[in-house]
Amino acid sequence: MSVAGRETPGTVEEAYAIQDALRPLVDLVGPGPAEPATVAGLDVAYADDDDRLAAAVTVLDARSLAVVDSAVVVARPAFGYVPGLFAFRELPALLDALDRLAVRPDLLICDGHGLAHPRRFGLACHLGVVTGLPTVGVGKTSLVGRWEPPAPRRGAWSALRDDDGEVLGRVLRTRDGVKPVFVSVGHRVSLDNACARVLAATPRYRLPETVRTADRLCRDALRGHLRPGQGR
DNA sequence: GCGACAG
DNA sequence: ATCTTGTCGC
Repeated sequence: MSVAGRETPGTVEEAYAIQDALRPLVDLVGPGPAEPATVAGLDVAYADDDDRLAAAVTVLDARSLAVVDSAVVVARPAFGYVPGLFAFRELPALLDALDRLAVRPDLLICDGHGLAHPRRFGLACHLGVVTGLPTVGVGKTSLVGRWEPPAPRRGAWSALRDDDGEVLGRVLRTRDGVKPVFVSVGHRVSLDNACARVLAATPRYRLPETVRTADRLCRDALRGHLRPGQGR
C-alpha cells in the first residue's frame, strides 16, 4: 500500500510529476516551534554507492542536545541519484526509520535542501509534507541560487536568491570563520525560525548536532561496529 | 552545444 | 555520498 507522497517513481518524468503535485501542500505559513522539546536529525550513508544505504534518525533534547531516541534502517536506494530528485533515493528508508521512533520529534532537521530546490520541493519539503512535521533543510553545498558570503562571525547570514530575486533560503555562518551552511524552509516553519533552530542545534561545530549524531549512527550501522582493540 | 548539479 | 595521510591549530 502507499501513503500519499511516499510512492517511488519509475521514471524521471514521473518523479517531476510527483513533486509538482506535492509542492502545493507545503505549508509556508506556520512559524514552527520557537521552543521545541525535541529536535531530530536525519542522515543517510552509502556503501558500494548503489547497493546499500543506512538511514538514521536521532532525536535530541532541544535544550541539552542529548540523544533521547534513535532509529536506523538498512535498505537499498529507492531511486538513482539525480540532482533535484534526490529525495526519492532516501525517502522510503528515512520514513521507515521515523516510523520506528518511540518519540515523535517536534522538528526535523534534514540533510538536504527544502525550498532551495529547482522546483521548490527539496527533501526537507517532501519529508514535511509526508510526515506533517515541521522541517528545515540544511545543505553543506548549494543546489540552486546566488548569494554573497556572509560576515565571518557565527550567526551572520546572507540571502540565497534565485535569478528573479525570490528568497530561497539563507547562507548561514554557524561557526566563526568557517564555511557557511545553506538553510531553507521545509514545511511549517518560517525562515527566521529555521535559522534560529539550526543555530541552537549548532553550539560547537559547523553542522548541527542533529546531523552529526545521525551521521554517526548510519555510518556505524553500515560499516559494522568496530571491535575494541582494532584501529579505525 | 557546454557546464552545473543537495547526497 | 565515497575513495584517503599527514598536518596545522586550539
